[in-house]
Amino acid sequence: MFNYSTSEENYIKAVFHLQQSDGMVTTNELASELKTKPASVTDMMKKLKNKKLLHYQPYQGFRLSHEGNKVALGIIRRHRLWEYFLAEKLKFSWDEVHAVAEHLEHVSSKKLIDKLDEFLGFPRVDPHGDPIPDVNGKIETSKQVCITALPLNKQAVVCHVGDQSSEILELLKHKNIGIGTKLEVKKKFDFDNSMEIKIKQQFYNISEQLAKNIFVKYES
Amino acid sequence: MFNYSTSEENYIKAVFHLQQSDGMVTTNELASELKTKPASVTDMMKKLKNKKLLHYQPYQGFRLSHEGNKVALGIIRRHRLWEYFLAEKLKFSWDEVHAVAEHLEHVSSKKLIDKLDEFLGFPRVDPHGDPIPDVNGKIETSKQVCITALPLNKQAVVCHVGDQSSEILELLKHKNIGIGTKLEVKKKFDFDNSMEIKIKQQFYNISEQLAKNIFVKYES
DNA sequence: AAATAAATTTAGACAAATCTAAAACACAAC
DNA sequence: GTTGTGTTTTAGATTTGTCTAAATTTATTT
Ligand SMILES: [Mn+2]
Ligand SMILES: [Mn+2]
Ligand SMILES: [Mn+2]
Ligand SMILES: [Mn+2]
Repeated sequence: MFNYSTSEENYIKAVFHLQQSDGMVTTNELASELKTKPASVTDMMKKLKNKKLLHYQPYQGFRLSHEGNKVALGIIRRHRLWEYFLAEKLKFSWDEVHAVAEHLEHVSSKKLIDKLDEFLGFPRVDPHGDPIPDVNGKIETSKQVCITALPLNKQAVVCHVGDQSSEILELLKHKNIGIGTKLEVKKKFDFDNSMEIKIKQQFYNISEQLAKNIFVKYES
Repeated sequence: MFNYSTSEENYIKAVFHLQQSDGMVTTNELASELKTKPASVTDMMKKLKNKKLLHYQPYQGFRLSHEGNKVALGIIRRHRLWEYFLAEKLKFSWDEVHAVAEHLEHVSSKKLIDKLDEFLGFPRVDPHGDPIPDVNGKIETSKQVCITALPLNKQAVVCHVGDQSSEILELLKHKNIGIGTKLEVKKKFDFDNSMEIKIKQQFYNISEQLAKNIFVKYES
């Protein structure tokens, strides 16, 4: 309905992501997420409260209003569609898409995004396996599970990766793991919580840190 | 080499376009082009002069420096590649591409643009027939001529349209004229400077105002 | 050459977004 | 229940880009 500045959009999106886990978001959390200072956060929160995008009482933390959530989902839709475009069409690698999408997401032409969506064939997930909101802001919440919680010898498909750095990408590439990879956990070691997994008759060892970042769905 | 703000980029691009015809650009010209006030122009010109992007002595008008020209060509490259993308891939119509490209052009990732260029197959002209600068900022200057200056019965190909409004697009569509259309001028009328042209055995009447906006190359 | 008009620049103000330093507040520990 | 610590907000300053109104310079008339 309305148009928000790049800065406002970045704050809105960050609140959205932080409140997924926390419920209520604090000033310091948001400041560190956005690499800015708490004072700047307070200023912006006042502004967004005035625009009725979030609920906020001084010292009480904040969360997005219904309207704020809708706006956030619009931004996330743009972000993830561009990520998909960059990876799929321009052959960007997995860890490069985020930074560029961070800018493209602020070009807010409804028609641009809906046509892009169509051009891409209405993709459901971005290159990191995160779901892409549809035209109406509806987001697909598939129940995914971390491989640390996966029972032994159960076939599953990688659908999401938590960390999105180039470091984790390097490691995943080396082990032939990507979104869509079929795997099963063969063994878990209590000593260091590492595990052995099987991919196409090959066995790989996975550290605890890595395992925590790999999420799967069961074969359907 | 450096990064410029959206505002700086809009000024740089506008100076580039205005100096094509005029050579030297004046404060008022630029203000009206950018729908801003002369005082704002003066402020920005001082800043761009400091950054060595243009030559400017108070009251004397301005023109881009060598460096400024390079920057301008980079922006125009981005603008026109996005216009091509929007028209070709997302099926935007001719008159819709400019407004969106006006925003996309400011997302300045070298890699993004070069990959986009490759993805599009290194197009040479945008949907309005304007040439797209290559990676090095080199621009193709094909000698085009307005159909008002075209000799009778000479086959030529439409390569550029001056005005880029939806109004002219409506008219051109109605007369089956687009970039690449082959035509020849059959008759010119001195009374109102209108003319009759032939396209694929069909005859169309063209007003003076329209003719002034249609540019062609000779068949090669 | 002086007067007038037009273009351009300066001066001063304002909104957006940020920061630092100081004040106010919440809450846990004593 | 007072004290202390960390969190949050306020106060005041800064940067960027814009504007209006006044002053200045250039150009055009008489
Ligand atoms: Mn962003
Ligand atoms: Mn993503
Ligand atoms: Mn622009
Ligand atoms: Mn164009």
